[in-house]
Amino acid sequence: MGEYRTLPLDRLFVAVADPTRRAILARLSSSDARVTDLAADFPISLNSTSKHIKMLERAGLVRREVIGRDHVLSLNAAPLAEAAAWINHYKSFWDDRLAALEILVTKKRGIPKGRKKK
Amino acid sequence: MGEYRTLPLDRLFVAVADPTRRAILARLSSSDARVTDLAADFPISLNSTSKHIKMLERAGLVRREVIGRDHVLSLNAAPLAEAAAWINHYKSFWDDRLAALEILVTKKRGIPKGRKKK
DNA sequence: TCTATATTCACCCATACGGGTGAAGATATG
DNA sequence: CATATCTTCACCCGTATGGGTGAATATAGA
Repeated sequence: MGEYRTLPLDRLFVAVADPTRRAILARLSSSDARVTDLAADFPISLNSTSKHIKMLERAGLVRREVIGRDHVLSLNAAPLAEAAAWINHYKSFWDDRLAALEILVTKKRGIPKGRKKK
Repeated sequence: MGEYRTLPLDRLFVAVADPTRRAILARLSSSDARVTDLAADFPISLNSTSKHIKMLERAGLVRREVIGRDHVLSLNAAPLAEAAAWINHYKSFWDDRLAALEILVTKKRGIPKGRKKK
C-alpha cells in the first residue's frame, strides 16, 4: 500500500534522477529559455520536453513566466538546498577525516563499526 | 527512445527518491541490520524490503555481507559524495549571500527577478 | 537427517515514466 | 479576419516501480 504520501524531497530527487532533466537544469543555469528552445537543444520532441518541465516545476526547480505565447523558463535552485541538507546528514559517513574520527569513537566503545549483535 | 544509458547518478537519485529507502538508509546509519530486521521496522513485506535493498545496492549505497543464512547490510554513503558535488554546482544559485547580490544587480536594472528579455 | 528460519525467485497487479503522434488553444502577425 | 507559430492536452505504447503472494533454496540447529 502507498502508505507514504509524496514528499517534497521525493519530487525533488525524482526530478533530478533523469539525465535529460539535469541537462535542462544545466541549460537554464546559463540563461532562461522557452520550451521550444530546450526542445531544440535536446533530441526529444516538444511534448516530451513539456513533460520534463512539468516535473521540474512540480519539484520547484523551474519557474515559468508566460509572456504572450512564449513560456519563459528560469532556474530556481532553492529546493536543492533541502537535498543538500539531507545528503549533508550522511557526510560524516564518507568524509575521510570524519570517518577517521568516527572510528576513534567507536573503537573507544569496543564496537568494530556499527555492527550490532541482534 | 532511450538514448541515454543509465548513469551512476541516475541510479543514485532514483534510489534516494523513495521515502522508504531513505528511511532504510537512516536505519543503517545507526547500525547494520539484516533484511528481516529492516522488514520488521517498516510496514512492508520481506519481499518488498528485499527489492528496496536491491535498488540501494544498485546505487552502491548499501553493502551486503552474507554470514550463514543472514545477509547483513551496511551503509556505504560514499556514492552520496557525487550527488553532493552535483548539487554543489548549483549552490551559488540559492546561497543567501549570492542571492542577495543577485537581487541587487537585478534591482539596478529595474527587473523584478530573473526576468530576461529575449 | 529432519525441521525451522532466512532469503530469494517467479509471478501477479496497479501505477507512473518516457517517448511518440495528432488535435486543440493561445497568441502574434500580415 | 486569416494564418502561422507556440504550447498544451488527450491518447497510445513499452518499460520500470512498488506492492503483494506462494514456492524454492540455503543455512542453522536439534
